[in-house]
Amino acid sequence: MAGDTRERMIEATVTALQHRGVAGMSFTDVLAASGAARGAIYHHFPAGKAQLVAEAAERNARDVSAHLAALPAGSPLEVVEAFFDLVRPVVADSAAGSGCAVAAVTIGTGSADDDASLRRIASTAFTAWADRLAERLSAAGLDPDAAGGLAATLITLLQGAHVLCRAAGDLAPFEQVARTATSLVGGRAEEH
Amino acid sequence: MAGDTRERMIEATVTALQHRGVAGMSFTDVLAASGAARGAIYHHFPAGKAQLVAEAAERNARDVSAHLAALPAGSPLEVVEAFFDLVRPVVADSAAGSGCAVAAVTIGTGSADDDASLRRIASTAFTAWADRLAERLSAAGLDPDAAGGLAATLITLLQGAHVLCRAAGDLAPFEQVARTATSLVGGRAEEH
DNA sequence: GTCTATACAAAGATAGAC
DNA sequence: GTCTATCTTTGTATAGAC
Repeated sequence: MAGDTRERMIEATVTALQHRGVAGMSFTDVLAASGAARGAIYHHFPAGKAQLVAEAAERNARDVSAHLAALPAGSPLEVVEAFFDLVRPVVADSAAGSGCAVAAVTIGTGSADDDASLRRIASTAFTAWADRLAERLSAAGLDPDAAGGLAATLITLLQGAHVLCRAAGDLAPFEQVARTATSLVGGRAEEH
Repeated sequence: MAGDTRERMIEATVTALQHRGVAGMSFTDVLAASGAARGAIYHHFPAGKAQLVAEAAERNARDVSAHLAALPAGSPLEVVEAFFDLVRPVVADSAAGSGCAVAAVTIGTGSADDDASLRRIASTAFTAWADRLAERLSAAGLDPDAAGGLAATLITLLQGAHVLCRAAGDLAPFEQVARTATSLVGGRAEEH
């Protein structure tokens, strides 16, 4: 289990980012959660916190992307419903105090260089997620523009739901939005 | 200009929250921006950072609420379009590095007590904003359930757009979502 | 009520033994 | 490659003069 230390540190960093954000996360947390020693940080991540956070964000972005790739085929409405079902557990974590690690690195450390790099990672991730969704919606028969717009809207709703549900402490905001969104895509705004 | 120091400190804290979040914000920033002295913090805010941040979040929440109250009357579609026009400049600030101060306090400091208090403030604010919007949509003829669902969805989209636009560094994600949302509310999902 | 000075804790970053 | 120990900086919090 030689090379596992690095992996464990990245995983611990993802968790720390989700709970406390970049500025609120400390090496102490990561070290305690990963069981690594203090000096291990600069051994595995010579550029320090910026590098560790960047790799953690990229890791989390890829994991989410993989989940989105598992969305089943079907009609546009079915894809939308499957999307909400897929992300519900993640938003539930947000309601319990965990959040989106990629959104977290959007705030950054205060260093201009590091922040620009982190925002770029986050932006790339969001685009990749939306692209995955757009593929499914295109396959479901939507024209490319509509698929892209709807996919971007769903990702935006997901990020907003993280924020609202974390504040509320429960899934209620997410459920209300999911109902409204599926209803709108289904073509009836007033129905319940 | 005796009592103005407190006000300036709160304003400076709102700005600091928007740029760095709770954990990333320091008294040094607030002091420099407000021109206050170090001891002034615990003179005006005996409970320290938690109290200062809480008051800043409440202040920002009320300001936004006041802006939402200025939304003009009209059809549901017109209200939605007016909403996007109203928040566009705010999201543009997000794209430039500033964000939503209320969303920022959602992450918190790490202290369990303070975090619960801050999340409660944020949740109350989001609900208040959605209620304002829902009033306008009800006045526009939507039934209460549909108005509430659409209002919550628009606030969620707003928060998501803050995150996506901050990452992207421009307004493109917001504009795409605004187009899709107005199109969906207008009843045509595929049109451009 | 406002300011200066400082105590105390925690953060990130390094050096060097093993 | 892994660990211990420590340096430096920065942040919150407080005491007390004016």
